[in-house]
Amino acid sequence: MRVLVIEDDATVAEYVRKGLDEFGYSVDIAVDGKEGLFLATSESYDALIVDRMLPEVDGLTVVQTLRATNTIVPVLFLSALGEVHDRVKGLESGGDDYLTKPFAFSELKARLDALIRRSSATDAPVTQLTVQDLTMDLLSRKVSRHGVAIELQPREFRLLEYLMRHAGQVVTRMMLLEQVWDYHFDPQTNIIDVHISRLRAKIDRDFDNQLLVTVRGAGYRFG
Amino acid sequence: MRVLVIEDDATVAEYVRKGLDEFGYSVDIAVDGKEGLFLATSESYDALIVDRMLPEVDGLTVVQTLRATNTIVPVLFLSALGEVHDRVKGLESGGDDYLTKPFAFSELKARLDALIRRSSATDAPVTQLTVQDLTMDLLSRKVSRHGVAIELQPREFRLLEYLMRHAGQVVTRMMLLEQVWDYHFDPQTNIIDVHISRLRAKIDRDFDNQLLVTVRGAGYRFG
DNA sequence: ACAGGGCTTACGGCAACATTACGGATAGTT
DNA sequence: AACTATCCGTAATGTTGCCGTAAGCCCTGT
Repeated sequence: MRVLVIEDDATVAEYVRKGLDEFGYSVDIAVDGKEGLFLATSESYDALIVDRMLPEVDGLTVVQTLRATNTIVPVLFLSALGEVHDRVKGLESGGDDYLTKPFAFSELKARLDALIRRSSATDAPVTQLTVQDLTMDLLSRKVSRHGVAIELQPREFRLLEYLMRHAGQVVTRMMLLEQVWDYHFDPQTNIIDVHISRLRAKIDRDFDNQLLVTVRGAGYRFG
Repeated sequence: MRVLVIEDDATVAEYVRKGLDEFGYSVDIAVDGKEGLFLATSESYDALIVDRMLPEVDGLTVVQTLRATNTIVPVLFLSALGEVHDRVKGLESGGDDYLTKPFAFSELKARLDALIRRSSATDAPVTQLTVQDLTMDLLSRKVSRHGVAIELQPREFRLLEYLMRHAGQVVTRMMLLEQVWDYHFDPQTNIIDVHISRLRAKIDRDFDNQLLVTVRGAGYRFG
């Protein structure tokens, strides 16, 4: 889950970032409205946490601008302005929720989760494979491990997809030849070894626990 | 807009009903959790306003039951229980917002509107597509990147529209042939390559970051 | 130690992709 | 009908980079 915090008070921003980090959120911080707008439009976030009073462009304007350009990302206002008319104004500007400072982190997280839960309930489910900290998105054909993007060649992608779909079970060389290469005979070469090696270099080399394990005499097991 | 208020306090319920009535909402009232559950499942509402403490079945249980049966109607809790852990509990039970009594009607309405706005945002009629700094207006058929107008041929326009509607995901050549050319067979020519090249010359050539990326062996990805 | 299976690296061929030029088709104008 | 301009598909040519082959090394079990 990616969240953008637009907040000029570094203490608050860092407090939120740390807290959400512990729950596995990936948090970016923008220190003014201009930067916030830029990030919100150029990157893709699951939710925005926006302060009302910001340098350059104020929070209300940021959200109004986003809504005017059909950006439907959920927005939670976080502001010291806590009067009823302030809250109403924030919600009417396109905000989805409004929390007043000072706030309890647990409530912030609960409200944020409620927002994300709702917006992801409506979106189309993305076809995505996950094994431990490795994820593969079949639609965008993007692979990442522990948040780090990994570039794969077509054949490597097919190979990894097959391995992930059969995670936990031993996959024989024969199965790979048939399903990944469409070979229905033994090519008498070490083509599989080569591609396994290349795949390992990309997904396992820089990490501690190895996902792709050799089962000597049988094949490979993933995860 | 139809709203169901589940509230045993007749004064509060009537207050809410009257207020929303003035803004053209159609409001039903349930006086206990059992009746509320029955109405919420048998009728179809745009949002629910739920008291936490109710006779028969309490508010939390009502919402949990609804969520367990895949009912995704937006829920706003309205309760005298205003501690942080009460609010967190309400949101975690599947509520989308939580307002504490006593409350200002203007805030209730603003929060309710925000909820309904979001849940109906899915089928918003899009007249303008935006991916990063590239925008396409479908009505005027105008395209511009970073404020610079770009002239496109009809086929190029269709191609770009399809790519933008599927931004972030890999679009295969077959998808393009079917959806942009209405070909349902393989023309055995490089017609797609040619148009991709022409499109690139217009939207990517003069800019730093390339929007239209080749995914070798698979197709193209936009943005 | 030895044998057999597995791993890694380098390299050349070739398929996939990119670019450009050309000609046919269509529509609008005189 | 002839002329013109525009758009689009075909084909030729250039370029890139993926993948299969093979050679040599390493690891493991007997």
